[in-house]
Amino acid sequence: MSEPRSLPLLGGPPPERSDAARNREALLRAATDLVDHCGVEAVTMDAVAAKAGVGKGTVYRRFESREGLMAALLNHSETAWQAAVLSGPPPLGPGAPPMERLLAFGHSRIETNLKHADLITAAGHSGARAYAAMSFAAMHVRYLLTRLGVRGDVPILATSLLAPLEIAILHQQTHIEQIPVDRIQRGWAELVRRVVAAEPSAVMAP
Amino acid sequence: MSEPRSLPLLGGPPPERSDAARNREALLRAATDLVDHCGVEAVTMDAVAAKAGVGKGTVYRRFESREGLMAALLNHSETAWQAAVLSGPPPLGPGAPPMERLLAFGHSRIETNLKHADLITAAGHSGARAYAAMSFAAMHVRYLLTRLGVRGDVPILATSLLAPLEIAILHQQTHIEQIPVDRIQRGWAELVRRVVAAEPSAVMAP
DNA sequence: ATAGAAAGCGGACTGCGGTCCGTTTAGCCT
DNA sequence: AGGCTAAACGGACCGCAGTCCGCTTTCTAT
Repeated sequence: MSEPRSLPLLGGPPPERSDAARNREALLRAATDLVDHCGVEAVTMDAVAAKAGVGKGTVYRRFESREGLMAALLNHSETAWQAAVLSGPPPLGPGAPPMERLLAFGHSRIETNLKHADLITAAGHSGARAYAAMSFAAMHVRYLLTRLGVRGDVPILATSLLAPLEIAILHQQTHIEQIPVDRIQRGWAELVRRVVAAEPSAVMAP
Repeated sequence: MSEPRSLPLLGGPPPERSDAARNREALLRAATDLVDHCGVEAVTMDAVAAKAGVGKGTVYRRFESREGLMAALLNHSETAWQAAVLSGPPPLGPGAPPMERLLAFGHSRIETNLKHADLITAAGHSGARAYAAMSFAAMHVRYLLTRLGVRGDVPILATSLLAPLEIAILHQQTHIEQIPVDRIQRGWAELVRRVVAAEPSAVMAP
């Protein structure tokens, strides 16, 4: 008599079969190589499948769509960035006063988004990833705004502060209006200062 | 002896040939019908061409791409909206105090964007149209902010106020976070109030 | 070891956006 | 009228995202 490897109701989703795992790795490596050597546009589903030595159906089984694949590629850097925010060195990570953290957050977010601009665009609004990324950032900004004593509709204010950091806006500003990045960063800092300063009473951090 | 119908260097782009004009109208009507009866996704280039009784190449000659066609469909309502801002009744049009105009602007923009959400999404960042729409709105907001006595980097602040009105953000808020539209509108008003109120001195209108 | 079932696999197939190029037609000039 | 040219036309064609379904592999229970 034996038990199943893991109790079906406990371990969340069932574990991945070994060939599936191997193929997922191969696909991610193939996609990364293609991005690095030929750019994002060269990442066609056929090309990735061929380079990884699997069929096209397999690509779609692992990653729902092309956007899903791009989202998976973004995942590494996104995770690293979230870790830096949650537990990295100040002022981005914990330890600095809330306002400094907030300004560092915007700075860093603008740089990161511009760095991965084409990948983010290609990932589009791929359900899960976009939502996860947005909700993490939104949660953090809500938290900092609250620490700064901001009253009112904090969730909406947080979204409003996040919106100008979206790649669509940044791309418009840098590529079409030719605005230098550091001016955009200073502009965001000014926006934050105004939103927070309009608060009747600012609160000191404990 | 005769002159050319119009001096070549004066009339801007050369006039449209009559068959071209006829076909453009037929294509726009076909596309509008398809949107109204079957939704935006049904607007395939083949379908539009077939319904208008022309070849596919003709569609691409008139409107550069699918996005360009969608942009052309948006053009009517966009133009009407711009006219309402420039010369319609207050508070959206001229006549009301700047702050009231600004709030009316945001209100109206949110409603308009949500109303044409799928068309705007399908139009994507179709070069000309997206840029024209953005730059009109940006110009208007810059003007009103200046009237309100706002100092600092007004162009960046204007873009920052416009960003949360983009369809991507609005869609996230209304469809995924289930936020009611009027709360979004109140939230934007709060944002504006904070940005403007942070100004040391407000200026009275002449 | 082995059999059975579930998960995974692969590549042919479909539909759509976009391009190309040989043919047609409108508008002008004699 | 007749011809000439540039513009417009049309539909065959291409590449890629995404689907489908019959075949293969892995894992587990005996």
